[in-house]
Amino acid sequence: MSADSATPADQPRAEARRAQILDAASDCFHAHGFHGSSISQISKAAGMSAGHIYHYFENKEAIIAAIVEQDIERLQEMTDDMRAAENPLEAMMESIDAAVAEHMQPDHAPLKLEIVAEAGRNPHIAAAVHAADAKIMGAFEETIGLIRRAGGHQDDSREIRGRTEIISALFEGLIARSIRNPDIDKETTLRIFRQIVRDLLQR
Amino acid sequence: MSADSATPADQPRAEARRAQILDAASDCFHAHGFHGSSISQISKAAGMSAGHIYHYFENKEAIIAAIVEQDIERLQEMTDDMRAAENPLEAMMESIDAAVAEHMQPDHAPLKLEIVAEAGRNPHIAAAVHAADAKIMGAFEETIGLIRRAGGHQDDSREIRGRTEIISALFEGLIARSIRNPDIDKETTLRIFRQIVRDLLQR
DNA sequence: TGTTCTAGATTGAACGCTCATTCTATGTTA
DNA sequence: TAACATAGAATGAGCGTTCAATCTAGAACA
Repeated sequence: MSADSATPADQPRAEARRAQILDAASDCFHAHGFHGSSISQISKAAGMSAGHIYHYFENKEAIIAAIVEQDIERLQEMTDDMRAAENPLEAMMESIDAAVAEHMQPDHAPLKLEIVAEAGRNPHIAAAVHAADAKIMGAFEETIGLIRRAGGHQDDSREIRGRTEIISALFEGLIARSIRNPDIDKETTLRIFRQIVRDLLQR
Repeated sequence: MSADSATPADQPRAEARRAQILDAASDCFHAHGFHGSSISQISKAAGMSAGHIYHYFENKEAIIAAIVEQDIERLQEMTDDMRAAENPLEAMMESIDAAVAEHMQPDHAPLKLEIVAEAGRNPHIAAAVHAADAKIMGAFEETIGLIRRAGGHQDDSREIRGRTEIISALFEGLIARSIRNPDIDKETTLRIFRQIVRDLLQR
């Protein structure tokens, strides 16, 4: 096999088939995990032969990497919307709330962590994750910077970056906590979480 | 094979052999991950045949579960030491600092997340992780409660628990961040982190 | 003291299975 | 008809686990 996948000629059809695989893979990965989802499972879910998946993706890793990349556009749009909102701070709080609610669910939480863990193991996935992270964090920094300036703060870029990192860490950490402690008192925990995020944005 | 592993007759020797396996497995899991470490690798690192590992552990999962359990005693001792310190708040800050420094290392970070992710997938590992978490968090809550009371606060148990969850989430989240962003500005990020933790303990 | 026996420790080959990927034959479309 | 899409069997590798054969150590016996 050459270093490149075959180049599909019919672009819209190829994109649609590719998207089919990514949808199916995403479902499988969410349900069973990266290691727990075989190409055979993904092919069944995609309604495509296992061998044919390799027409569109070089290997299994490339599927994960593509899924990671899908997040970029989605989250950049999200931050675009925040900045365009009448009240960007409240828009951000709402978005974070929604994201936390979504990811602290048993069917969503594990994959998020698996992808990170895999990035700590596998250089190809690491490259995709780092690249995506840089873009996503850039978008969040821009948004948080705008919110801070609107609140009259004069932060340097390191302070903005640091605050962005901590908010992001809190988000990831809550996901991990939801798995470690399924009985977590969300009400109290998320109240404190919101207060901290609000302080980081406002004070 | 029966539902139980063979019962070793020579207890001290059996414990030593068991510990040998756990040490070797821990090294392998840290270096290659849970899924990336085969029983064959672990057996070589332990200086024991692959087949014999099953004399001491029911299966591969049981090795992970035993590693998770080792954390309990270690972390409970850690919190014992904090409470016994002349200044428990400062002792806790120091311990958290040390733990963060240790776990935001590339050779330590991924396994922590992998174990959580695996707990989201595998009921046996989930049981071990939940049980360990309950004990460890209990110890931290007790310590944080003591620190809060010494500072003149009257919190209910939910508030203490919530604060403990957030500190823990921050810790786990920083681990994830260290993988997503290897170039993280630790100085600024950890300064903000410490401030937040201190506030949660004191204010 | 030396020998034998027995129970437990240990090895490592074999087993049965699954996996990701390749590749040939066939189908489809323009 | 040619180019591309597609299926699915085959491939080769690796895995976790089992199990029969062998080793070891200590107790019992002469």
